[in-house]
Amino acid sequence: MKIDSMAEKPSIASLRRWRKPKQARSLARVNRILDVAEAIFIEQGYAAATTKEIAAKAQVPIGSLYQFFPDKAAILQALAERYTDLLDQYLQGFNTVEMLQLPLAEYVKRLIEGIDAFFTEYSGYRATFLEITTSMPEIDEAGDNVLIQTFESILPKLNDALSAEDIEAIAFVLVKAIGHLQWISSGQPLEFRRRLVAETQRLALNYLESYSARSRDTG
Amino acid sequence: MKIDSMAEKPSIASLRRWRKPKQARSLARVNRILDVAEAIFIEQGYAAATTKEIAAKAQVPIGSLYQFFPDKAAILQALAERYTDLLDQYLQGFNTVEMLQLPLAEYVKRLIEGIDAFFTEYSGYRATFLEITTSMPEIDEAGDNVLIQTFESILPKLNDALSAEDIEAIAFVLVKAIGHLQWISSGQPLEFRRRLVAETQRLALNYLESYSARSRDTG
DNA sequence: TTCAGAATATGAGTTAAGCTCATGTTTGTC
DNA sequence: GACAAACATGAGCTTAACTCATATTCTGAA
Repeated sequence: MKIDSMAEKPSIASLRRWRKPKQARSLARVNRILDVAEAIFIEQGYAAATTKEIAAKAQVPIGSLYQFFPDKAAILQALAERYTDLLDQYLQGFNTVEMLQLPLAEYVKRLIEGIDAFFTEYSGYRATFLEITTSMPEIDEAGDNVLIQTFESILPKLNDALSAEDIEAIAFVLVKAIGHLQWISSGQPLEFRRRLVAETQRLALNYLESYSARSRDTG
Repeated sequence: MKIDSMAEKPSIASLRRWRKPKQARSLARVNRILDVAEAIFIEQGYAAATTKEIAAKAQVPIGSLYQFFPDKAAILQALAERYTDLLDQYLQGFNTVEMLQLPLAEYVKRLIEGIDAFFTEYSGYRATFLEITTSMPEIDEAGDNVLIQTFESILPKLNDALSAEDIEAIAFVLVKAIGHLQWISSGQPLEFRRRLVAETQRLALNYLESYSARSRDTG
């Protein structure tokens, strides 16, 4: 069972900078452009890719490409949106009521494994966001915020003496640290990567345990 | 007293892609170009900056700029090099014998505070590396590696039962997590930033303590 | 069915940023 | 003073992002 406490999660749609086509035919063309662009970005990198080549490989004249995307960056942004929506969906599917009732240790363990699996399954994610991160930081922030909110809703169960400021800082640090480590891990050789996933779990758990009510209070 | 165990640290000089001038006059021009470029990159971002404007503001014809920098990216790279050298130098000054003999908790605490202070002092660092990170990841890696090596040399003192693989993974995770958190912190409002520095210390310490042989004395 | 207006299609052409290169000048060394 | 190497210069070349005038197709109200 999924929960809907995140119904009003920070939406990414508001960031849309490209025109969504209203006719079926042109929607198909836009998707073709995105598929081709993704392949080219992965192969050559964003800077080296040219809009002419994207248009040519998508069998669309250059003018039509600019009919929907105001500039080259908008193509990258639309691609990032596809992935962010996917990760969003994945996390929504992950945060079931049962999952949220697990002991924190188990929840964190599975969350980290889950994100690792997501990165493995969608290999284009990394290539896309490698370019996005600097030019449009607000996009990955939107993704992180979903996770931060989740932790903010869980943390009071760990220790109900935590203040709102505590919770804000803890959730922030946790999500940013985990997110970055997983990001780096996804670019490492398989064996080392497995080890890094385990270490990431350990890092997160020991941090959280230091805030658990019975252990030590350092509020 | 500084230690020299890092004498053969991974050098960044080998990455140099620009021609170092041999005459005093042109060295001054190159430095002027770099100073101007830094200001423009900070103000407008790397992509929006034009080599023409950089040359003009540095009072140097465009041809002279390309006399020393093979392309625009090389200017950014040279700038990054200046900062990496600076951070390098800072860390070498930091890792004195006295410092390395402190209890691990104290060492980590001071290290994190020190890096935070460095970011505060050199505000251009963030703007420069914001652009660098995606296009030339090998550059910040060189910086991280210095720190990773330092931790690899310290960790056996924490627990001499750790294997080489353990140490490699722990040092890696520690440096990447701390580095990223500090990086993010440096873009936050002062108050929250202070809190994040404290949380970063706590994250690192609890992780390290989980590996400590006797749980508590790490002298 | 009609038809007006919205949406889409098209590619030659404009703009401007990165970069080149032929030619001239300065600096260091004997 | 002579010679080479380092440096100086800016008009102009190349090319990639993007525009726009014009033509075609689609949609829904009358």
